[in-house]
Amino acid sequence: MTTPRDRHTAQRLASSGQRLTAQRKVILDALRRSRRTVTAPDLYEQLRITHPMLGRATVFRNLDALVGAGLAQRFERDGHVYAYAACSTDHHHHLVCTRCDRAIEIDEDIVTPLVEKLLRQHDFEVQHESLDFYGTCSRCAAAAP
Amino acid sequence: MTTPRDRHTAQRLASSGQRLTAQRKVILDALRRSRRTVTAPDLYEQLRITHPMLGRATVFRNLDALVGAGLAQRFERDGHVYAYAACSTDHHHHLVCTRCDRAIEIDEDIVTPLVEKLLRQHDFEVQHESLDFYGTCSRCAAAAP
DNA sequence: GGTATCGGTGATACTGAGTATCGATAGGCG
DNA sequence: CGCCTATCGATACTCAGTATCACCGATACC
Repeated sequence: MTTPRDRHTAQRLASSGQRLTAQRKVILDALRRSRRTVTAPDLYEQLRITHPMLGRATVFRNLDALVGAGLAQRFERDGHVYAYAACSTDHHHHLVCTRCDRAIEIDEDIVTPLVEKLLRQHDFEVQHESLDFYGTCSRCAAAAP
Repeated sequence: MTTPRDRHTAQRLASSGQRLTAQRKVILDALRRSRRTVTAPDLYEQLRITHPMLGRATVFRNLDALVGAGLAQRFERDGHVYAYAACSTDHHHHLVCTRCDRAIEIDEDIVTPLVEKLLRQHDFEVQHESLDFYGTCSRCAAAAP
């Protein structure tokens, strides 16, 4: 079963010289189902239940591959650990709740002018930005202020 | 010898319940002297030459402490490693060159309105932001386009 | 001045995230 | 279909970062 979404995903990967393998699809689907950021080891432990043949290194490798293709985003967690979340093709910046790990996409239009201004000001050629905000989401703030 | 700068540093640390120890000063001075981002192991190797008694854990601990006090900033390096740079008290965002590791401070005024807008839009209480740009600085671009 | 307090330190051993390697496998193009 | 090459799973490995603990030294309080 190949959905239009799969085709789009495959194109994204192909544009950075990568293939859409079964494993990659499993990992990306899991990321998309979770609205929260997930660490690589957590994701591996979670997926090995339903996919016992999935290798540990494969999870690590593919999270990086997905980030490279712009299909996922990497975040920091306390304790010098990375966490990942899927992201739509045109939203790459997030608000991340440090209590519930929820990731909320930011309207990209807010960011674009800022980037352009910086480019002009410093003559700097941006390859990628880390532009994320860590804090407490409204839901968690309401639950325990 | 206690300079005004030291007193300011001490105050910053005190405001997060920390002291300005000799080791902390050594580490912060080394960070300030380098215009580039440095990894913790690199800094340890560099400092142990002039300060053989400095412990490895102390370097790791203090880099985190300095970040906590807003005196340094943490960045990503390729290969899932963290690097650090000193920053002035009111500039916490940078352009980081991935070729020479130089860190260039961004005018904070560009960022502030963006943060305020996001706060209003999403009712999100920001604790800290990662707002850095990785790419090629004008100097490196000129050297090898 | 003495001493209780508490953050900080150095040394060491340890943890665990991430990687290198390699033979086997499977996308996807011609 | 068949080739080329990216990717896979398994394993062993690296090394950034941490936990621990006895000891130190600044600050505070009597």
